[in-house]
Amino acid sequence: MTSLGSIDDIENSGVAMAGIEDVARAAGVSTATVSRALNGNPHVSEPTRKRVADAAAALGYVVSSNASSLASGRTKNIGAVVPHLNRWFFSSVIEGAERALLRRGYDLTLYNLSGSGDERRTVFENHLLRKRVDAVIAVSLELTEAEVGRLIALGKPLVGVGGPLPGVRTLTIDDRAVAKLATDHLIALGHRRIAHIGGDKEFDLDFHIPTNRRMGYQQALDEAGIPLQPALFQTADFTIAGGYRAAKQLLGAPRDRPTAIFAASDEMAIGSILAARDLGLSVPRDISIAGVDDHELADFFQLTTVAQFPDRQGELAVEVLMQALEPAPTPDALPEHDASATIPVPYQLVVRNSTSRPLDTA
Amino acid sequence: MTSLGSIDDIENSGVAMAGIEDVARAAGVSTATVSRALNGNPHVSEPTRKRVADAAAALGYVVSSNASSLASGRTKNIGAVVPHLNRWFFSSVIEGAERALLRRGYDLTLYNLSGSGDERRTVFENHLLRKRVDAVIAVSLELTEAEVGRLIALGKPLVGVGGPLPGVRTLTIDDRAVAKLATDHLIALGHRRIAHIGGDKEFDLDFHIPTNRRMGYQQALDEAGIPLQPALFQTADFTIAGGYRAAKQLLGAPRDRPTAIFAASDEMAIGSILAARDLGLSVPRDISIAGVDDHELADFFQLTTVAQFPDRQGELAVEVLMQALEPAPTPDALPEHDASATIPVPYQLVVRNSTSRPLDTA
DNA sequence: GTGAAAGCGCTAACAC
DNA sequence: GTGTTAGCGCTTTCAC
Repeated sequence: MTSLGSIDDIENSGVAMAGIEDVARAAGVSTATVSRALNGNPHVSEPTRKRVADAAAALGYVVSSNASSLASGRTKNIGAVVPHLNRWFFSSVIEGAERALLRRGYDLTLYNLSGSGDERRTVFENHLLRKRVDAVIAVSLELTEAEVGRLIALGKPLVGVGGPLPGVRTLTIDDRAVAKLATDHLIALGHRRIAHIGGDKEFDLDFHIPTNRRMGYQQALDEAGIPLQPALFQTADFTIAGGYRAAKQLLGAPRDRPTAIFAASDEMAIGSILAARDLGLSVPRDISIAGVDDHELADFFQLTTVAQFPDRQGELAVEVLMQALEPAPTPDALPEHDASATIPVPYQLVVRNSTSRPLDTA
Repeated sequence: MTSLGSIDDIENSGVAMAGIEDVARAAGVSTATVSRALNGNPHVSEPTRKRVADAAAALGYVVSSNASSLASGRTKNIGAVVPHLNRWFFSSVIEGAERALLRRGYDLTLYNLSGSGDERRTVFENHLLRKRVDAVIAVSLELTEAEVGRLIALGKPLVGVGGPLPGVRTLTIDDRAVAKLATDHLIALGHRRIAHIGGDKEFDLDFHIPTNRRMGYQQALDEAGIPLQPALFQTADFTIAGGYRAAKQLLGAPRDRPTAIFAASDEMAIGSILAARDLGLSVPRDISIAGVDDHELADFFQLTTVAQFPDRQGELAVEVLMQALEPAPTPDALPEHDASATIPVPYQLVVRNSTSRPLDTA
């Protein structure tokens, strides 16, 4: 089983793994020069660089990241903490971040910080805080001030995605503006009885996302001179099942049924579509429904939504970190932000077939 | 920003990070003993062990994983390669593996090997193959023989999840048995016209999953003496949208419509349910539908399915690796398997409301 | 049961 | 532009 006789063996001819000294010998230079050449240090002549690169390739040399990290203090590894993995938003952010990191030769190690007890502390102390990662990306995770402070004291750059962290740069959509946009879309279509399905207060993964989206919704109504009606507000847990239940409440009312629903997430919006169907209502003829996310199922359900781009957010988070980790030659690559600012990320209204003019407006 | 005045400061009183020497001094022992005590080496007296542990705790000492790895050759980090992250199966496996690893003090570094070109090679050569990971978990990913061979030659344990890898221990459900079970369930209910939605041949992430499930389906029909009808077979891409389209084909037929559908995944089964509804058919009255997975949406759609437990599969994969990485005191902790065997994992029929007796049988 | 000391394989001063 | 060399912070023989 040791040799499968593949073409790869050619590169792997030596019995033991080649070290930097083997490369140095083969290239006729010192180990210092090998290190410099391979790390893109500018003070190496082009011919030397090439000789080293060739020798390294011929020997199948790859640096030992441990030795390198130990000597340099950099691990080329970043930690990502998430509260869950199998939800669309989180896994998309991680996918985007991972892609961006790989491109730069970094690794991504994943920490699922769901348990908030001892386990969380262990991860924090033993993994994140120490020499395993150069920086951390916190996805929709509320870190305590103490946690943030220790990371910063250790000089580890930290960036948040999906919600503001105290004193930390965070990438997030403007939840309020997003909600207002969706609601405005409904208002512009002629709707006046617009319900809202927000997030449960106890939904602890987020920051003030439910509140902010509700405020955007209210603001849109305000500006249109539409009075707020408590009966048109429900909360759920951001899932399809939750949205389904909430929408049943909203749509089952015998009178003064809303003509439109703005759900704070696509999954809840999809639940609403299914609830409407089960009640014999046609979407969008009897009821218009809009969400937020552009979830992978949004297209299938022809859902009008405000898209956010979590994978792009993950990539952006990496760019922010790289700015701190590897000061660019041109320091104005990205516009500078406050160390503790919220960095807005793009969003976009995607109109599909779940919204239209209300019937009684015709 | 350096001090947030939290209680954590108590533990972190020193300005610089405590090293093993600080602990040694505080405990009045040598660094060698500190190392031994902290790593559970049996040749340390109980009092000494306690003094060291206390000193370490008081100083907030945590080993530098790089230094430790460099000296010991073990990284306490395992690599997980996946073709995608934001699909239920993959993210669940990773979540399970991550949980099991954390418990043992290991990290999980994630590699998205979707690009199959140069990027893939880079990941392989520069990350997986070298001193960054002690072992690797390959989730539903077809590694080439050369790739597998090199990993093994380097002594890195490798375990697959979700599909057989050449010469590698792999955890996977018995796809054929699972499909047969689902189909048998339908047959037992009295169905004879049972359609199957399988996976596209081009669906390259898998191994022979579509084929194996189809064979299980056929075998069940065979044994029941039900002739196979090509018209009752469709393929799709394992998604809701794909299942929807395939089911429309199956159910739109003006005559000889199937009374049941066995879809090779829950997502396709859910798509089928939605297609049936759109065609005015009632599930399960007019059409019974069964899937495979027990996807998070299965319960909401009241889908009868054969559950597999991907998070458990991830945990199991970790256990298999640990057996190789950290030979247990009692070597019979887990039943021994062939180094290259397929390890079957549990599955279970979950009957909900999407299946019932066919109408014309009553 | 414990200590002394030799590396692990690199990188980064510092020379030249 | 390149070489010499001193560590990085641990683990692990080898003594005792």
